[in-house]
Amino acid sequence: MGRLPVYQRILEEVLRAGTTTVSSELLGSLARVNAAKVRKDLSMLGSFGTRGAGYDTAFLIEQIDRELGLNHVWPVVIVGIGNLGRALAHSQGFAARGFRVVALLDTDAAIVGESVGDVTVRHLDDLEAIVSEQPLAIGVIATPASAAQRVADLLIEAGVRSLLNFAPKVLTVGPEILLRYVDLSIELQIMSFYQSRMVAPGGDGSMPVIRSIGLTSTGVD
Amino acid sequence: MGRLPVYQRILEEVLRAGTTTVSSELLGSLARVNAAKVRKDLSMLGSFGTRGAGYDTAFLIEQIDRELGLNHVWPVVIVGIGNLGRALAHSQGFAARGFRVVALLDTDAAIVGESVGDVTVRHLDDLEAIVSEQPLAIGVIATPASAAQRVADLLIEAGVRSLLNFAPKVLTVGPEILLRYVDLSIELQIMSFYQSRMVAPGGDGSMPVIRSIGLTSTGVD
DNA sequence: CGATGTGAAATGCTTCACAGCA
DNA sequence: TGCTGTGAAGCATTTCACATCG
Repeated sequence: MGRLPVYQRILEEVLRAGTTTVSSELLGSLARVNAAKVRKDLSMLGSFGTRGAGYDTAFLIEQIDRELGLNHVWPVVIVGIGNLGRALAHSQGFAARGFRVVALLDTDAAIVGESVGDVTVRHLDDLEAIVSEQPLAIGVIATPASAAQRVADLLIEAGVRSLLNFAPKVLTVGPEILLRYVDLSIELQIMSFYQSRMVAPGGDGSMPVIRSIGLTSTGVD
Repeated sequence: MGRLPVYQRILEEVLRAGTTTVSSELLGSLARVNAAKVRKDLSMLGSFGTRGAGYDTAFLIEQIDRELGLNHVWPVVIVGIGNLGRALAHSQGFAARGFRVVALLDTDAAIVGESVGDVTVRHLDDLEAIVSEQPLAIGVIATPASAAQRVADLLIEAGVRSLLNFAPKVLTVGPEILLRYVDLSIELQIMSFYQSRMVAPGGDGSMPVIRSIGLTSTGVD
């Protein structure tokens, strides 16, 4: 369920603001979804809301963590330490959750050896050696498009099962690999699509309400 | 339809490789979706496939461009010129499509005045002046979480209707604003979710096939 | 009373299967 | 013959509405 991480982010902010109880109404309005949908989503993890009151914020966060598999720690490798790779490496989104960046790789001699955060950039050729010490679960591809496919192949060969691709390149991988794209150009096109829909004459002058939010994922067969 | 930009990216790569005709089968396998789904999607733009042959690659690209509103040129502003903002500004994804980065904003005196690409970074306070010369359609927020809400408010006040938020912060905006999140932490959590699903015992030892791909969007009311 | 949890209805999306055309 | 275009069937998701409980 692609909405759970969104709820979780909201709950954390709500909790930090000192609100220890949330209603499906509030959570829904922050996530821009229907309150009934929130309840249905949450009911799949069990039923620990309190009728008349709502959900206990902290407890709900724990439950979602568990459902998302965030009680594991996932070792992450980032390949391509340009501006984007650096931004990703610095992102506290990694550390804050159960993701540990255990390797940064590049092929540029000017970059290899540099320290980003508390990890030293190593050469892509060291991948095999790195994997032999420590398995890698998730590979983040932040290289130029031209290198992306080769990097993907190398990562898969090294045992990585999940790829997050930031390069503007369509990748070909086996069906057993979990692959997601984060593509700025595609994001902008989606916005463009909705915006042109909004501007387009709909008959009356009323503006449709956009409830798009977040990044949804597709299913598992 | 959130899959159109994905098809379009694939078609461009296919065309560059010299293939002037694609079947729904091929397009589907590259996009990791069912061929029937491809045909249904494309049939919504009209019917210009050739039975027995497939679709003309170049023509299809044009049609999708039109559907996505890419015959317009969308003026884009990026706020927050750190590593991420720079990466976004340099991304050829902008220039290649109908998106023109017309302004880069920051509040750091050490950054304001710097040139990134062929655009000079200006101070966030200049926003009003910039808008008076030229309207802005899409705002990209690449600031730290702490600044994101304020920036969003300022952009909306300046007439921006669509926001693409890279900051790890839940934003509160009016219902008339199109808002999308690109959140690394959320992306990783989604991968984590699917991966733990794959690893989790499903009864037999067989691995489910993951066909997740791309960034889908949600609907318009 | 107020808000959850959940059948049931409504809606939307995906897949099938095949007629129809180049 | 090969592949598109599309009803119709099959699923999944969303929403409604309300019984239920703290």
